[in-house]
Amino acid sequence: MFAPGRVLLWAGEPAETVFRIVSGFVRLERYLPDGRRLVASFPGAGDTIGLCAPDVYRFTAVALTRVLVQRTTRRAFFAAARTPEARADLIDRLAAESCALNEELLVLLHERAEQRLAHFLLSLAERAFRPIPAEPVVHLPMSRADIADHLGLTVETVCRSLSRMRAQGVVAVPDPSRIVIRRPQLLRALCRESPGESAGAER
Amino acid sequence: MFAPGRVLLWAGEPAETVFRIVSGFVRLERYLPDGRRLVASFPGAGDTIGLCAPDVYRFTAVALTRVLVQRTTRRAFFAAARTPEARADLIDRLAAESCALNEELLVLLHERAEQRLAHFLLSLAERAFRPIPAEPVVHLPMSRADIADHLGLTVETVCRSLSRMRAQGVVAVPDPSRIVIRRPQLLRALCRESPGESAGAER
DNA sequence: CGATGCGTTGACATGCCTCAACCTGAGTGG
DNA sequence: CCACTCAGGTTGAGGCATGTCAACGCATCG
Repeated sequence: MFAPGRVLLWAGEPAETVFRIVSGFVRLERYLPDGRRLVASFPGAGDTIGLCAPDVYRFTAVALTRVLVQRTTRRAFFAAARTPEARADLIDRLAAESCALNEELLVLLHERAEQRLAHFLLSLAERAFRPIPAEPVVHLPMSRADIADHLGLTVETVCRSLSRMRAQGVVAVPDPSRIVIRRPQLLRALCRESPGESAGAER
Repeated sequence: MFAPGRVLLWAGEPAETVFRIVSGFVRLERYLPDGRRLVASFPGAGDTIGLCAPDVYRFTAVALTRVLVQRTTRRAFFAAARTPEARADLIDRLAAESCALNEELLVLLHERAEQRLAHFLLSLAERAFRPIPAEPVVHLPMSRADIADHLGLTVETVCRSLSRMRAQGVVAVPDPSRIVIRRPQLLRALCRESPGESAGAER
């Protein structure tokens, strides 16, 4: 059990323990020598952290909310896959996970601010709801700064992009940590938009 | 054996075969619905492609040079890891590989054009030489457009950034497909630079 | 010789970053 | 209860970097 703001594990420490998040949200981050912060991802309930590191943890894990975890030693985690099927399944899951992360980063790299944010909101919504309802209310456990450092933007740009979406009627922001996606289709359209074109009417 | 420009495998095809590159360079790419192209990576000799896809290939693989490959079925590839040690080793290699890719993308996402290019050139140099000599001559098997689509930039920006580096004496460009890194230390410094500051003198 | 593809450079527009100010809500102490 | 502080969020003004559009050089190929 970790309170908001507490550190689950530090980047650079020997990676002996694997954490499985039971409930709550976590922020994976690392600082560059010049002081900039990279936020890798925001794992939540069901996600496993501390895996992708053969020797030491790559990122510091900070609790965003109250977080409940299950701990396993790294060795025990892999030993659990005894049968060939379980092994193949484990490998497949690992591969799929890293694949998804690569996809996400690769797409983000080529997108503009508003598209990055749209992409981010959709991925949050898809994690919380499946399928996505008509007007999903997405809870944002992370600050604007966290989002900015995750998307490679500044806080101001994140705010402005959000405001623009609000002005277009795509989302509503009842309070800073909650976002209502009022037009999921339009949000999806924002993701697909080329850098050149501006938003056309939809629906 | 594939000639330059030939396709080794298509994104979307069932991923039955795993390719190990014996010699040459390959470009992994995919097109977005709007026509933009994402270039995921440029695997070379020793790299394995077609792995990260449980069901279908994620990226089309195009030969940049003459390419020699070894083919294995996906099943045979995983069956090769019989002993627990071999299995752990395989998992570790997969994890390390995807980790490195994530790192790269994550860093690129937060960097400006010139830093991205510096990063890219260094990674190419480190692949070719180990350790890096005083003035390494890096061969670029890919076009400027390939680099641009890999780094999330435009061809013009790649050219301009290169020209600026040339003007600063960091690199020399005897011909478009060859780059001499004349000041590796300065190139490294460029990578570490914060977006705000400009290049100070070094050495 | 012209056609073509790639690389490079220039002029201009625009998106994002920087710096600054202001607002709000939560916490704190009077 | 209010005044105050503080952190986070939002908005505005201005500058810089990058995208866009265009032109040109150069090599290759027919």
